[in-house]
Amino acid sequence: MTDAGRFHVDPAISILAAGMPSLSPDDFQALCHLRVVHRFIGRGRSLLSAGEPFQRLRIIVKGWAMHSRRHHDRRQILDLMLAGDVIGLETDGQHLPLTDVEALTPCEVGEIDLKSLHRIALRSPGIAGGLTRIVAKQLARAEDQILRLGQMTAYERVCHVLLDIHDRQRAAGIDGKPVDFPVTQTVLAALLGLSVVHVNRQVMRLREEGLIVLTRQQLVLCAPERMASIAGIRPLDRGGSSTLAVAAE
Amino acid sequence: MTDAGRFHVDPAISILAAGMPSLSPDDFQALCHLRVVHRFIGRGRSLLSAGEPFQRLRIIVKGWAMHSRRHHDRRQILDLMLAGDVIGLETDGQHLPLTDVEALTPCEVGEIDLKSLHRIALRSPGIAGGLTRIVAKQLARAEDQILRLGQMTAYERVCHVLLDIHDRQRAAGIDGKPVDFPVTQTVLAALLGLSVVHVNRQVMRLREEGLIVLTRQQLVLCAPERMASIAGIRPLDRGGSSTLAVAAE
DNA sequence: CGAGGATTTGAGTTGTATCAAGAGTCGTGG
DNA sequence: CCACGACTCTTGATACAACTCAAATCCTCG
Repeated sequence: MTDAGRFHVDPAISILAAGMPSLSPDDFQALCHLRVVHRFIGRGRSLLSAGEPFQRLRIIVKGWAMHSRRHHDRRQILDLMLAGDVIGLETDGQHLPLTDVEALTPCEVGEIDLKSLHRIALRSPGIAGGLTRIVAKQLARAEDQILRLGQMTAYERVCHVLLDIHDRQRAAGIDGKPVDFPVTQTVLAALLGLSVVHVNRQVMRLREEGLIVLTRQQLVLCAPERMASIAGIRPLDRGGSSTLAVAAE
Repeated sequence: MTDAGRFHVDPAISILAAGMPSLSPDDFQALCHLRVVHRFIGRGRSLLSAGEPFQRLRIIVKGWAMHSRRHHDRRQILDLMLAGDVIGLETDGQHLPLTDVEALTPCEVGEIDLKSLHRIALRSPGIAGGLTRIVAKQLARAEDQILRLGQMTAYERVCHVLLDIHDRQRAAGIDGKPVDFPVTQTVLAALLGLSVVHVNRQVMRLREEGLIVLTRQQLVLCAPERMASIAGIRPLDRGGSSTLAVAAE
């Protein structure tokens, strides 16, 4: 960890650095020289709009946002974004963004000029590698989401996403403690590809079973291990017997 | 384009370079010095197994594979992989892969030592940036898949994925010409999160409507623009009126 | 205190899965 | 060369998961 600076380091920078595994002190210094513009975004306001050109990477310093993509009048939330998450690396700088990012709560965002970032990445290999790592983590999360949407029932999806939200706030997780949850069921529905009504029924069911306590702003998991086993995909055989399994030796 | 080499360049390398936008001649030279091991993988054999350590990036030079993830006895195909696709960048080299890659047809694979690749990336910023771009493209494809699974009906999913498979082989696409299609309906089902039976019904419907000609090994799109409009998400209002739309000015 | 959203519940409908079974296809070995 | 086994593809019947519509609270914020 190179980011324990005794100097004043912009929080957006230290968040960015935290996602990069092997920064040399020089790399870290280079990062610190980047100019960070801080913006405060109200609930419901846009941090990034599909189709609009943008020059700056955005780092969420505080607050929650949702990353979504729309097609006609429907929208699919790709992922929730919490403090520490980064948006803006997925394009090559030429293309316009395909996705929207909207604040779920008031947000503080640090913005860094992409050109400058790429310029210093040219000289700091650790930074270039770090950027790859950040995108790779986003890819891993996207794959989780694919698994949720493709293979899990509504009940399982809700369990899985609640666990995820819980774990992201409590990396060293202790059970039974509340975590922030500024997520309406409408948002959950758009995230999980379900109707609001059906999400509500699953939430109700989880409550009746005593697995969660969910208020407007807080979430408590009463039995995370039970929920984990629910989220662990159910026993079924949609995939069938041994499709294409040509007896690997 | 730096990869029009007059020297002998390993096809795996030129494929890799093609995915990197701004390679300097030096960067390209550095890439060419990498040692590439070519392997030939039979249909149904594994190119990469979840949980097994691996040291080498894999580049599909020829053939089709599927990239999937399993949980218990279910499997979700994350994406199909065609010639030019790359696997192995998503981990930091420390972690084990979470995903499987299996050959759908006999494949030729070029393998490059990840450590060596990362070593030269440290000195060739264009390469480091290129790696980010490759992962970013994978992320964009994953987001497409999320949209398919989260928002589209079975009929739309099949349309969308057939269009996708078609376009990937015919980037400068002409209609009415057949493209390779070594994909069973069982595989389609695992990709689209549907049952085989239901996939079959959608394929039958597309045939009856004269939109596709689909044989065991080939696909013809008879009216790609009609299919595109089908795949463009259906008119519905699952998302609701203006959730969280705090009248953006 | 009014309004717009969020949550909750009910009733009915539709999409998709499961089960089952027959026909077509392919590769392999006798 | 044919027969066998193992996948595929196809179709029908039925069951269940999830959606739609509708309406009644309940919040929350202006």
